[in-house]
Amino acid sequence: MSVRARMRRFEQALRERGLKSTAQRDDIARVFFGAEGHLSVEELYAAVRRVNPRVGYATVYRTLKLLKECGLAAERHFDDGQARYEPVEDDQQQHDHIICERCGKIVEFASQELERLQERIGRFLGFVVGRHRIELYGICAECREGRRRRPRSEHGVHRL
Amino acid sequence: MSVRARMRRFEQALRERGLKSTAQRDDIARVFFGAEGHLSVEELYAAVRRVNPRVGYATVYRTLKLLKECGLAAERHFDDGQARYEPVEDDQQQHDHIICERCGKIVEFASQELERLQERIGRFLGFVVGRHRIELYGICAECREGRRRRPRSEHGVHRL
DNA sequence: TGGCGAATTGAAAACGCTTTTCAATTTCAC
DNA sequence: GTGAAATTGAAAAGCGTTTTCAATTCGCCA
Repeated sequence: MSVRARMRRFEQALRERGLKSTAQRDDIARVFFGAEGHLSVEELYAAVRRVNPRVGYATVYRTLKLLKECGLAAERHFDDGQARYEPVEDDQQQHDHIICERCGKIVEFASQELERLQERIGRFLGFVVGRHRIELYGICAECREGRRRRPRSEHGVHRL
Repeated sequence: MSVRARMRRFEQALRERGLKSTAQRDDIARVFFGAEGHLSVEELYAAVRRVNPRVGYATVYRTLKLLKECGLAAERHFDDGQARYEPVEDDQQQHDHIICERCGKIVEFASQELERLQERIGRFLGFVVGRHRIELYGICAECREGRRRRPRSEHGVHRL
């Protein structure tokens, strides 16, 4: 989905809630939708500042909370102690993450087999499983070969 | 492993590091080893206080950090925003958790199939996977049937 | 187009959990 | 026992996040 389309979704969500459309909100949302996923608040704040230096930290937090409530952003808590956010594709199935502990690269994957297995384990233990958190931590190929130091987060979900 | 045996391990670890043995440290470690797993700092602090009201919060934090470094405690971060700690059995394989979102019950499980699958996914994506974090969230049988409100954390790892 | 009440904003304060500081106390090798 | 070094509790600081509050902005209605 394009940034444009997401912005329309956002504006619509605001209207539905009786909220106002402001320059700050729009700028934050636009930068967020335009960036590739897994941004920390700090990173988003810095990126938004480049576009509009008048936005404050609090507004970034508030807007992310809003985007989350609208279902346009997903909040993730990896092991680095700060929340990260990714834009949600509406056709996007649930997915998980594998993270390189050397360079910080985050790769998304979705495994049907993993879904099934998790479901089965839950049922065996008497649970009805709703959501899960699955994170694998390791070293990526590039880092093992000493090729790159800080690659960008790879984009898109690998379907397995 | 008994509380006694764990205490011996702890004392030994202290000696190896040239650290001193104190009443506070011993009390905290003993209570920790004696409790069933997944205690928050707050819970451990309260339990230790019942035994020895002279211990401070900071010392509980410091001792948990120490136990972690000695490999006698594992730190977990579930979705409730505070760290939880469990005693480590030395024969204990890596295990994962399933958590009831209604009553907070935490059940441990270890699935070979899950291990294998995770390993396979990692390799496919070019990673060498070291550790992982797998948490399933759902509703447990008791809660679904409205039987109990706040059961204790079930003890022991379910091997699947 | 202007006016007005309500929503929104930025800065700073508050928050919750955790770590650090520091002076006072305790441990332990001699 | 003695003294240097480690440890302690209380309080302060840290860190990411949320809330407060006065000032600004939005957008409905005249």
